[in-house]
Amino acid sequence: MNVHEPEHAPERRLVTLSDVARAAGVGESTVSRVLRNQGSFSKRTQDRVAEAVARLGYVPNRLAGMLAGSGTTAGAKLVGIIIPSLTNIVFPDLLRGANAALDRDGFQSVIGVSDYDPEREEALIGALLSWRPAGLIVTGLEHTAGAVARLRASGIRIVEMIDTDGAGLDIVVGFSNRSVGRDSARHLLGRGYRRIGYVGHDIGRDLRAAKRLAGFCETLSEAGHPLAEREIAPGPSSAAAGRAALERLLARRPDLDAVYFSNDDMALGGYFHCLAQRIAVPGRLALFGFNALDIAAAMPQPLTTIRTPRLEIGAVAAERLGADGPPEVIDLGYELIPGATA
Amino acid sequence: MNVHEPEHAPERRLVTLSDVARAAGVGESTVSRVLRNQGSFSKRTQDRVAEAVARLGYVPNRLAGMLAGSGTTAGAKLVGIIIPSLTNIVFPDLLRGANAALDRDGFQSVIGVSDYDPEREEALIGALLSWRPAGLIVTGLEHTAGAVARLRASGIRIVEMIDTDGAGLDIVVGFSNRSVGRDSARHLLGRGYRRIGYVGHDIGRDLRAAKRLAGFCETLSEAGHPLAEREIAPGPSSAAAGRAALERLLARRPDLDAVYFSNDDMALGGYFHCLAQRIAVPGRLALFGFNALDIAAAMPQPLTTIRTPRLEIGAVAAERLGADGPPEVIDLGYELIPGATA
DNA sequence: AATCAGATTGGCAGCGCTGCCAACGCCTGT
DNA sequence: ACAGGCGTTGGCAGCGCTGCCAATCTGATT
Repeated sequence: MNVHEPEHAPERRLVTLSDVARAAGVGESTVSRVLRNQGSFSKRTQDRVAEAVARLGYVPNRLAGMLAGSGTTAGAKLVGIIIPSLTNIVFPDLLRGANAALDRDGFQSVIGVSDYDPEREEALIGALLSWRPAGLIVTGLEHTAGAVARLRASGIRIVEMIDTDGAGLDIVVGFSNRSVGRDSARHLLGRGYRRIGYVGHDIGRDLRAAKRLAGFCETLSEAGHPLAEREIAPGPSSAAAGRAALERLLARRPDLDAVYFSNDDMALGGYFHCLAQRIAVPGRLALFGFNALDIAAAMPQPLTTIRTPRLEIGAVAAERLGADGPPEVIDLGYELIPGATA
Repeated sequence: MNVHEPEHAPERRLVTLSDVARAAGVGESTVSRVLRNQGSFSKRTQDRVAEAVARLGYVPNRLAGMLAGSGTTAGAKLVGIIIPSLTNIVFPDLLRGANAALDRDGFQSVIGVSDYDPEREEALIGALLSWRPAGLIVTGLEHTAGAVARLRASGIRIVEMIDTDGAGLDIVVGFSNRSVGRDSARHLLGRGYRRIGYVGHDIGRDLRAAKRLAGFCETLSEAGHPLAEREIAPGPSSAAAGRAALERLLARRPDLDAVYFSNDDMALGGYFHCLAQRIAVPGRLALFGFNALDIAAAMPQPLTTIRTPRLEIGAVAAERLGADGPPEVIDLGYELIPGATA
């Protein structure tokens, strides 16, 4: 059976609120009140409206509702979320956390994916603002000047998530990536590693990874054991990229005793390289990741990595969007997972 | 600086189209035409409008636009997408594919996540329909009766993606999961494996995995080597779940010579178990996955698995949403990747 | 100079719903 | 019996934008 309406069909008008009102024998505003369970009405009215809604198969038109309700407090039950990527499981995790909190408060979300492109982010901000959301959740602190101007002009709550290293516009929820890098370096140094390399992915785009690396290098240098070598894979992070990049890195510097990866995906690839080349981990080479993916814990040797509160960041971001109050920075921290690879 | 508007502020009204019209010294409909680049207008008018828009920082109100434009052809440039989960990378991939195609055609998407819960899917369908989208993309062919009724009543294009094993409502884009199961079994049988087990995740919810298993079992039985044993991990698929489940499975049936996993995540966990227990793969135990994740190819021994056209499914689903035409089933097929584990 | 097709433009009625307010009952209290 | 209070209810003006149509302007044609 075809659900699609053929072109020549008599353009069946959809059921509207006023149809329901007529069918139930009550006024439009009464139906509206019953449907939103707001204001007062009798049980009898409620039943009649419910019956009419069910019988006619009425579906409220949220566009009209939001338009009419705009300007008022209860207006927009909608938020926009912009993330840089869907390929990295980190961002779906943030979405899950945010969605859970949003659902609870009866909010809908509209999502945009920027592909790590600041220009595209700016365009998305415009697109999402045109939905007149109650608030916007964006990723990171770095935006184009145009994007910042739009965000400022919107007058709505803005939450920047994941990163706390820098100045935020309004609410900032996340952790310090720089500090993650420093702690990672400290851990490796503490375990006696001295000839340390780095394997990362396209760092010009993933600014958070760049900040981790910066913090990592700082601490290494301060300790007198500066980063020995680095290998940056072009494109997004992946196990395949990590494996290939580690191979190239070791070809140039076979003497390394530890490698810091931009994240667990890359580290897992590195681990696979070690398995394939029979490089003892961590005896011959230590591996350190970032993100504490589920997969990292399932490895024969659990990966040494850093757990980030992804779901929580999403949840807190969503919660704050609804609240009012002054701008603030909420640092949710992170946790170093010792593992067995470093 | 605070972007958030304090409560007591004089409720700055946002710039509207009529503000722009006044500022540019033209009529409202002229501004509307220029902004949508539709109809005809002079270069001079266009410049004046553009200037006014920039000066006032005008952001069109899509709610109003869609409401006004509803009923007409060009009305809704919006589609709804419902996926069961964000944890499994498969679904973000579908989204990416769909988003790419949607962007190209100037569509926006609203996304809902059902958590593999049919009731929740029904609720989401209602929520998304209330946006009056031009079409809806849903996952799988199984829906509650209520959901089917709503979809039918909506009168819009419906695309059901991923699965072609069953009757669709309108457009169906995907591949046969049952057939995937059969081909997987055929491959294992062809390589001489005879004592074959299965490791899966919560199959009551992931209906596609159940179909693959059904096809798999059929072929095994037809060949006279029925499935020897199965182990179902509760909850969603993950490497950790796969690893633990394989361990339990082998505890009961140490004599198995091959295991079919519900997907690559689970298979990767199984592989880790084998590494940790020094079980030779595929000599002592063969492993077979599903989905051809990037990670499967990066393993020391590439995983034997099945590549599914995820991006393409998303893209085709999005494309078809815009086109009219009769209902149809589009089978995009899949490809068996031999790998080195089976 | 009058005419006419085509390009440009503005006015205005909705799209479907919500907020506001006046209008009802109906039940106390005096 | 009447005023007052409260729970209910309906009417109606928008929300900001688009579609439609008539008005105006342009230049070329007869």
